[in-house]
Amino acid sequence: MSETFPNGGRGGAGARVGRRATMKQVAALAGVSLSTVSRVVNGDPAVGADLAERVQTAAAALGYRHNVAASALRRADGLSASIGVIVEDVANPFFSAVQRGIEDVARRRGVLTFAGSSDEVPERERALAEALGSRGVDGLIIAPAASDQSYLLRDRAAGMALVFVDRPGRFIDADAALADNAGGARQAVAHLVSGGHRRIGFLGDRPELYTSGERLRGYREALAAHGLPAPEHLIRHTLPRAADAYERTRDLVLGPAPPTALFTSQNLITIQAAQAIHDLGRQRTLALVGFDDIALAGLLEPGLTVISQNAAGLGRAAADLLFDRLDGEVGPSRTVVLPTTLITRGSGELPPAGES
Amino acid sequence: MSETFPNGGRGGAGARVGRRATMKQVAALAGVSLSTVSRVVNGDPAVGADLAERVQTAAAALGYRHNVAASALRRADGLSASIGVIVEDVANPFFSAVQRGIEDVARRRGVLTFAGSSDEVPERERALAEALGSRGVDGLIIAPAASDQSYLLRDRAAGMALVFVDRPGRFIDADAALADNAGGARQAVAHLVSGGHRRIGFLGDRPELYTSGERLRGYREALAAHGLPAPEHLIRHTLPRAADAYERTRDLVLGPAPPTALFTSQNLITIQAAQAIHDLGRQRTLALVGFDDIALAGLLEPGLTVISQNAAGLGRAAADLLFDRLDGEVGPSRTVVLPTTLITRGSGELPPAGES
DNA sequence: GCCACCCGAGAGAACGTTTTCAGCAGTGCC
DNA sequence: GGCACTGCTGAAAACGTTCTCTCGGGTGGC
Repeated sequence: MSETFPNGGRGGAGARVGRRATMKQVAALAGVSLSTVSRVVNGDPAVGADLAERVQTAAAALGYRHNVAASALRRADGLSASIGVIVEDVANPFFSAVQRGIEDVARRRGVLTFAGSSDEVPERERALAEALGSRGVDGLIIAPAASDQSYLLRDRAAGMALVFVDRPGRFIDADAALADNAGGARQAVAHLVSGGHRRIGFLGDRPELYTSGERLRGYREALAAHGLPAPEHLIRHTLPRAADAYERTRDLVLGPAPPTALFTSQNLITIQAAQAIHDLGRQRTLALVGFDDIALAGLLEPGLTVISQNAAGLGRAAADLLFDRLDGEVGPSRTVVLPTTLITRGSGELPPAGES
Repeated sequence: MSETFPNGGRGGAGARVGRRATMKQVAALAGVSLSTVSRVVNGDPAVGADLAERVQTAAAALGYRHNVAASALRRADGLSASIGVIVEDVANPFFSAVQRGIEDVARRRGVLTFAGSSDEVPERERALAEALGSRGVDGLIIAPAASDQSYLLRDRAAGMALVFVDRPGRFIDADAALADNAGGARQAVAHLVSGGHRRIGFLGDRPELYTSGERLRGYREALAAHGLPAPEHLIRHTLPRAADAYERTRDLVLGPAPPTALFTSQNLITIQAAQAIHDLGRQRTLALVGFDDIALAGLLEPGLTVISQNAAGLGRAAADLLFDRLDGEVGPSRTVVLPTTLITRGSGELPPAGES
């Protein structure tokens, strides 16, 4: 499979069967000029009430539908009333909530949203972004893979607004909406330390990934703040997409000098780790705090303690930043940081066990 | 907030700052004609190697990006290499998996995906669909709200391919990709009956909603097949979006002649019901089978028994149907039904209790 | 050596809009 | 009655692209 979107690749070989009614046809039926139809469609009050009426009924009779692409092509501002969203995976509950937050803001403006998944593959991210640029989106909200987003400079120079969400872009200065990753991680670790834990394991994504790096930093900072050395042998990184978090958890728990508590720094990792701990029968003896909330977390026994981030809020914040730019905001780039909250449900409050 | 997308509403008031390089500029720089640039960009082999080379470098130098909208406007087939997806809520794990399945198929063809949430509001669904039509999408995949989709006839007549997913459309005949809802429900109820249950409650969405109605039908059929009367006092319908499933569950469990088992017919309802059962301390005495799988379901105690439907597979099937049509398939409308599978994890295998 | 043909390239119309410009009727003013 | 102005409408150019035509030159056949 190619990673490229060949400049507007065709969807298929078939030709469209019928064509839509055009303004020209509406004009002919209403007995007015093309210009008048355009004015009516765009709500220009300068056109007489009787003519407007005639045009409206003619349009309805023909089933006329405005052609936004042609409109954007000619219009002075060139806006297409659509934006693009690129996240790691639209099926990841965190990102789908972000997407929904963006959509909610966009809908109020009559703006439609393209959505795409990069799967953390830089080439795919870039192919998606360029395909979106080719579609003439007014703006792009992107959760970048660890890499380089300078290829977007060209599109921004062409007037495309750009906002990063969840992670800042690299080699390009732009607005961003982020969670307080390091702060949340500090909160998690401080909570475990205050519960008496001294050997706290860390399970994270690749550290090059911004969020993962920040959460690791918060983990180290919190330990240092409490005068604890970071237990390097208890810090593990999983493959992208958390595929092997289950095995990494077993490694840690069954290895030498095992942790009494675990901090898992991403939702899919938390799920895998919880499964592994459960399968080892250690869910009541090994403390666990995860980053990002998960459905059903409150129903586990014990309940899953998490650092919750406001995913939909991140999406809305990113969209607000984007539309501010489209509204003409020209100041320096801004970064919005949303706070995280600790939700205690039991798993993070287990006391240290097995201090043999 | 208006439910309408005013024909291509503007994203904002700001004008685009710069403009993109055009084929004309590339042609001028390369010293060739506009036609030649177009040919090179579209990979027409009829152009000489040396000229093609010149054009390529000129395009790269100017940072040229193909304008798909203008291209689609002129092209004979009029295809824009983009499709639309409308579901109830992109943040619902079921629908986000469907969306991802669609995206995976579309990406292989270089087709981009618009995504929108209807929230089961017919006016919003229609506004979204019409906005997508205005954007000139080649096709539309839609999980319709209980209503009437005949307004789409006009767009299909204009060449837009149309496929329903999860639920068939109404008052319009089109391809559809559905799960075996009734069969899955029969499977769930038969499983409970074979476990000795006789009073099985049903918790579902509004019965006008296709999936909910089908699952209710399967529930009734399975009971009838085992010679059991349908306990009407144990059949409850929640508000849209499962907002009050928690209370409905309590009503049932605490009411007269309470069920010994519950069949919850949608993922959000299952989550709410599980929470309510848990809060009542009945998770080990009241059997539960849910429709649609849920993350962490295996970690509950007991694990959550579910009827799993292949959400990503539904999306892929719908997308396959759509692209078949775009490839010229003209036969009568087809419906693909995907099977469901029972996943036993404990909650559905609890014996009847409290037979006082 | 001539004709038919093909191949590569350019000129220009078209796609469905918006927008600028011009026109034309009516109105108020002197 | 002439003038400037206003309010409404139409004609035509432009947006960036594709596609049909045309044309020039080379090639092969006889």
